[in-house]
Amino acid sequence: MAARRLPPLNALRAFEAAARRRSISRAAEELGVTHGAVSHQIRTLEAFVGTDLLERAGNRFKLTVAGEQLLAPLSSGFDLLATAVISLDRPSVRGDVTVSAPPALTCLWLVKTVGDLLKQYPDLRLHLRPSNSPKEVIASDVDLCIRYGDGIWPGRRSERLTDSDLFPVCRPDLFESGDIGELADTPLLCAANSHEWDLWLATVPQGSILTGGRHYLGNHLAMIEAAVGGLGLAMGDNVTCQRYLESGTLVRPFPESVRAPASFFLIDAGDHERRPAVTVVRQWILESFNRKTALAA
Amino acid sequence: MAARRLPPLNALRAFEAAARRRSISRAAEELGVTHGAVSHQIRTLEAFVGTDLLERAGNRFKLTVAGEQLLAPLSSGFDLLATAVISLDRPSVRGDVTVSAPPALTCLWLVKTVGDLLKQYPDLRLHLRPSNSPKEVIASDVDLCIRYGDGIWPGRRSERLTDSDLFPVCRPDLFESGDIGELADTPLLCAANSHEWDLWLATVPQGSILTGGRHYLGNHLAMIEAAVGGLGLAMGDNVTCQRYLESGTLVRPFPESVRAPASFFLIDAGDHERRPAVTVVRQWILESFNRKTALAA
DNA sequence: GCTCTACTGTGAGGAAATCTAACAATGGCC
DNA sequence: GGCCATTGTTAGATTTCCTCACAGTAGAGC
Repeated sequence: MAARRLPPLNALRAFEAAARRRSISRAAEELGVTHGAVSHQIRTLEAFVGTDLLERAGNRFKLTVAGEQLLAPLSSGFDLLATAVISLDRPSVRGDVTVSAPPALTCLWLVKTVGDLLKQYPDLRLHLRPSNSPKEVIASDVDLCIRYGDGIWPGRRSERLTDSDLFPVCRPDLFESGDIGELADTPLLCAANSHEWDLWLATVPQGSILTGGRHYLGNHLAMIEAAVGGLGLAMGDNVTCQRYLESGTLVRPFPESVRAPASFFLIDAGDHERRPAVTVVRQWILESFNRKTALAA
Repeated sequence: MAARRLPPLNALRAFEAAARRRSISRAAEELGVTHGAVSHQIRTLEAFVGTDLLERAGNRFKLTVAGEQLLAPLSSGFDLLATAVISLDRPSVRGDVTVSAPPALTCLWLVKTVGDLLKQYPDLRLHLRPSNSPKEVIASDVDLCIRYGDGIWPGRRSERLTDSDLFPVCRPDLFESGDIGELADTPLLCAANSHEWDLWLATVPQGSILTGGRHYLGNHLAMIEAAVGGLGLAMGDNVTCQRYLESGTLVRPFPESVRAPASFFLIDAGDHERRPAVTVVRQWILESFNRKTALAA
């Protein structure tokens, strides 16, 4: 086969994502960069091919004829590349990995996203422990730990997964009118030993209309599930509520969010060179969060 | 379509080229970078996929099973991308462009490679002027000039196309034995007013066995064609002889080459913003030589 | 009309990926 | 053994890419 003159690949990828999502911003989100980066890349590609690919009209765009021509083959091309790499036979990674994570994160996020991981590594055996116990952070039978905190766990390696943004959530039928007045008497659902509601109410003036009483649930998970059950307004966050918001099971009546003082961290001993299974799971958790779309403003 | 997680594209491209050419060095050549760069990229890719792709054995390599698996789909994928971009409908560029270049370069290289250019821009009308005249460098009816020299043409913009390496060439039937002794009495073909043979003979001791007489041809082109005609040994170079060497019409009895004191340069006035046709041809010539392109200003 | 919000565009400067250069190591070939 | 072509490796230079901060535009709601 003859030498090929390939155009700038990253520019192609940026254009493909933008054209496919019909949005620069959403493409940027998908690629994990800012919209400026995507915009620059598309300009680069246009300069390279010598044609406009987007027909810009103020704050949005359409594809030009040339852009339309490019989209389909580019998508198939990138699909081929992605599939080739994903379906690569890797040396089978087998073994047991124990992950301890807060119950809400375990049940609402972890169990719903391990599917892809196990598809690629069918010989992994995962042990998920829903727990907030500080003892597990240094337990010898726990390989990886996710905890909500300040990132300081002496003697352990820790990596921030994401910032945590707090905002009220409830079942859509409690908020049918789209008017927050409807929520005035709705009970506030609180997790035990948590001051998230107080933080949010102290920061967001619009919250003053919420004059309903409070229910106390055992933990964050129970609080969220109570909201799904329609018991009232829970204080959700961008990680544990992501799925429910995407599926429409929960909604956000207030656009205002508050950056939580703590974050989720992935903690481990940093000494599993001999445990590829652990490394693989750790890597996968880290990557899952890098690609996550920030829901909160 | 769902968000795709794409591996590092440049690493994929490097691997694909190396796997296809079965050589890191040749891949590097194809991509226009050093072999070190390709080696790095492949390492990166291997780290990303978590598997060895090359089975290295000292100074060469074989593909691993995983590497074999990757090659075919990657090649098709990149083909799709390349084809998509190439067959893009561009705004038709039409117009006349006059290119003045040394006769040898015109006849032996230029005319054989404009095909691709005209395929993409069928409305271009090229005027090729085989000439070495210094007057044409500043002639107003010449848009682009290729000249052999030191790069200094006052009042013009010039860009180096490539270094020039000199080496003897001849028809393969003069050198059937593979023994340079066979060439002892073969005439040396010289271009008028050129000291290329003297330079080479002064630098390469092995040349001392060449004791044949000299024929003087009018210019470089005539000298090369005389070699094709079997008249003797010509002093060729990596640009004008490239095609003949690839096709086997000419061979290089001596591996030794000498870097010529001058190079080929592309010279123009740098003021054709209103002449897209000129910009396109200039760009294409530069890219053919694997030169970076400072977007025509 | 105005304001607010959600987009995209752009330039400068910094971060990160990529490349080069120079040298080391390997193995085939004479 | 020496020679040569190849690949690997490292540090440092270079280019590319991205972010940030701000600007401009259009639509929605008032």
